Amino acid sequence: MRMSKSFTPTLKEVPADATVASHQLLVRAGYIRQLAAGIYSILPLGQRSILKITAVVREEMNAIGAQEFYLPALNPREIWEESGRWTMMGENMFRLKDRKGADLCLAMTHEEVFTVLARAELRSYRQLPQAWYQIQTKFRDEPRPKSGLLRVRQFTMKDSYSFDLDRAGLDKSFEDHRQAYVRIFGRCGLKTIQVEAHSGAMGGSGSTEFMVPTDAGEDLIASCENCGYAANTEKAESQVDTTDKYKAAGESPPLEEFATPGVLTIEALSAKPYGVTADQQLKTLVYVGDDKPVIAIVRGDDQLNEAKLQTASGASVLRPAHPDEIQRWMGARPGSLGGVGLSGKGLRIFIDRRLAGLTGLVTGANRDGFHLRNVSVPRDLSHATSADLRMVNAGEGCPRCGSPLTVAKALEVGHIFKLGTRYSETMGARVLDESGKETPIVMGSYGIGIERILAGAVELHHDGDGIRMPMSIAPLHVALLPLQMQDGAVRDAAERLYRKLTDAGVEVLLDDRDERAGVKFKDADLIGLPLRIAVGKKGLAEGKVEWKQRGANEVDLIALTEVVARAQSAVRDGGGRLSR
RNA sequence: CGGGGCGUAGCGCAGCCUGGUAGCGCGCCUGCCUUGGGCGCAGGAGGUCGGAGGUUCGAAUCCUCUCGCCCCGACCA
Repeated sequence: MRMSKSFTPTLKEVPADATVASHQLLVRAGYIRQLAAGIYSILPLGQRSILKITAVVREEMNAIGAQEFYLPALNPREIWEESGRWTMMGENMFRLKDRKGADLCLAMTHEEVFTVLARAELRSYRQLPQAWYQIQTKFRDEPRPKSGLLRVRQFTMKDSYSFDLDRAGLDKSFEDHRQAYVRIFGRCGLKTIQVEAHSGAMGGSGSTEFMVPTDAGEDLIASCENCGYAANTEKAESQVDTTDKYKAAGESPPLEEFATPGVLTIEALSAKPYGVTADQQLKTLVYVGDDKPVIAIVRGDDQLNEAKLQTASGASVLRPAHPDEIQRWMGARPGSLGGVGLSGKGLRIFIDRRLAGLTGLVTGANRDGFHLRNVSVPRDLSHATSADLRMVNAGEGCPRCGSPLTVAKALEVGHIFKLGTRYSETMGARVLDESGKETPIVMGSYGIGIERILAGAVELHHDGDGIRMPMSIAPLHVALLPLQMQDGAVRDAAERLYRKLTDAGVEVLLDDRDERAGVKFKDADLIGLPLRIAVGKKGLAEGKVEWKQRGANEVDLIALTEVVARAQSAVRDGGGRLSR
């Protein structure tokens, strides 16, 4: 590839709207350009990297016996109605109508379409197991696209689906995918950790996320260095103190209402005249789960974890209640809410399990400007269901071994689900088993965000000068820089090297522009190809060129005759592939 | 959806408060010069100031509405 004839628009300045490193660098290095919020054009350098990534993905998927498909992104409403997700997906799904007025959507994922194929064609257990995948564009109308390629509305996903006769088969398919994912991310230069995850709108019994630890990520993961426990904080548990710290001496005193005019927050109630510490208070939050009120109670200094409330309540769609809904159901405004006295009103109430058995607590009275003291959970909140609702914090005890947990930000690059029969039952995908009995197919679903691999690699591999692409997914292997274009010998030597390297299967970006050496060095560093070969007058006089690895500090002078062999082995050693 | 910020040349920005002929840097084009870390000099092209309406003799600037983008939160497979 010749720089002089390529579209590689590099930028000297940082784009104003880019905040994370991968976004800034991918734009500056000419890999991507933004078209609209969360919608990006992939430029030639970006596309070359994407193709490298998808090649790795294909190899590893094929290696576990998965077969590649290509399914429609444009879906009819009907199949999404069948699975129940036409409404469940809510605002996050792009919807449109055709000329006849029929409803269509842009697929966010492909359980429905693959299940339609499976139910139409899979009839016998003899046809199982199957593993099907595709690499395809997904559309999600994210409420808030951000961070360049990290959170977008249109992106490429490798999604695969397994079809098995029983749970044991699913376990095997799931494990195959886990191993394939470990290889894929490893080969792409990503360090990932596997964490237990919340299954969300996918349904199913369990899921594992593959996370790249980086501050650019949006997820929080809790992990234990001692025993290896790791979970997304949407799901993570911890060991916390549950002693009955505020228990009154002797008999439990009766509930007592007291006036708290203008007190609407935990902090206000813990301040001056009241002095009720946050850990003595109950925080009461009102949600709407599948159009019904759901009330959650956690300790005043704890944070409600909405994913956990969703799990506990079994709701498929959960949102905070509006102020008027709260007023209607609770009889008071936020700030004076409580769970006491709500039994028999048809409200579903959940209380965090750390509060079980505690007494001497304070909560809102469901009367504006009043709170209750002497609250006893076993006595006054027995109508509430105990569940794990709270967000874990760093330093709390690992649920397995008790060692302190670490909490860190991470980027989700893959997610594998055991779906079970969630889709095969609702959509009627069944096979006959050995005994001739109809049984729903047991499914799994497995996703990888392709552009996120690219962005994640840049987050992990860059420095002040630009990107440091891993060999395996770099757009090309070598930046070849003739430093003095006005010198015929330099030009000729570079051209000969370009030809020889290319013939040897090494992918070369020849910077044959009539630019000064400094410009070429800067652009090469920015673009981040793993190898740099500089051809200069001085070295050439001795038959030598400069060899430098992008990340290295030292520069080697090597003989022209060594270049090809050395480049070939560097490509191989770096996990790359020669192109012929 | 709540809060904040920003839309002025391809990119990054100033000008707006206090209305009066639209500017700077980078990039781009031409010439000279230079030639190993984003050279130097000279000349040049390029803007309906996001859009609509209003106030005014006059609007990038003031007012109203609207669209878009970014950040924080909420939300999120």
